[in-house]
Amino acid sequence: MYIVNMKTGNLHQLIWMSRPLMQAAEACVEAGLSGTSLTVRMRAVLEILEKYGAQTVPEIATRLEIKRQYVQVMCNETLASGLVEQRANPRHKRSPILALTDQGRSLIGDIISKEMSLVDEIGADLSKDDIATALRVVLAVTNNLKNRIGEQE
Amino acid sequence: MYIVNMKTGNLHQLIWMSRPLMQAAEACVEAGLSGTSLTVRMRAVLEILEKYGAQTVPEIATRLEIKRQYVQVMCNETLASGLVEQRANPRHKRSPILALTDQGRSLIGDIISKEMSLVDEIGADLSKDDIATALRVVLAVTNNLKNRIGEQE
DNA sequence: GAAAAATTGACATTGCAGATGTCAATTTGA
DNA sequence: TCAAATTGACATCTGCAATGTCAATTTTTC
Repeated sequence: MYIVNMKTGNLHQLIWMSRPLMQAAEACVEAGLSGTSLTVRMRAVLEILEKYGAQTVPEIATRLEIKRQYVQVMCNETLASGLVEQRANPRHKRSPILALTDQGRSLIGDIISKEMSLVDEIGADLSKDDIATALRVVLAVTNNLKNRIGEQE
Repeated sequence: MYIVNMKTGNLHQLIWMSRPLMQAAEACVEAGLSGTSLTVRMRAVLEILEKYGAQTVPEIATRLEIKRQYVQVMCNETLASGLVEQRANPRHKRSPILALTDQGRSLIGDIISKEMSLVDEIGADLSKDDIATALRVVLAVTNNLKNRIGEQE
């Protein structure tokens, strides 16, 4: 049999729960967007701008860890929505800085607040220590797996 | 500010670590497949057949929780590989039962063994109790999120 | 300051995962 | 027996993201 002991079996299950967890989380975010004019990708752009401030498309791409060409498309969508505007970039004339408009700041603020209170509700049944432990384990496992990928190249 | 307290902040981070974790895990599985003739989707089919025994395409689709039409494509690939064969289905003439061939059983066995020892290695640094706690938290959060999705329909 | 190298926006193409719709053949159940 | 469900096959569509390329610009290097 493959499962040598309980510990390994639990860890295996933990790792493969990441997909259902992610899917459920993303579905909830998406559900929270209904009623607004936002798509999930537009929300991602607004979130970055809200969290790290006005910045260029390539900077956003770096933070999202996806290619700038696709982020460009996402950003063009949010620009069209009026939630984000372009400002002159003193460091690069061809690459404007994207900034939240008042409307955009207010919208993303509302959305994130709601998401946060949802997280708060979910945490109600769980102990602070257990959550901290879970986070520590998940971070350790993720780092370990990432290192293995990096190695064999 | 959005993050009301440490507990909610940690839980938020835990939830959004699910994507990097999943990506890293899938990348490792994919890396483990190099050298074999398998693709990730073929591996998924073999794994189900190994774990739950010979069964039809629609049954596999139910277990994978994806649409039978796509599973059909996956299964046709694995059939072409010779790692899986069709057997007459006494319960349904049009829907043959898919079964691992000896070659398929041996291959998926090797792959899963290697994956399991990798999980074992990763667990080496972690305590049994912490892993159990992490799994419990992740399961609880996933269930909670899933219930919320179900509700609002 | 000029030439070479890098960055950026725009656009086209491609791949993958998976959903959705439809059809005809068959199977099942009332 | 006959309507309803199941199945395989095929076509089409969507979303996410990678990759490649171009021209315009910017930055770096000599």
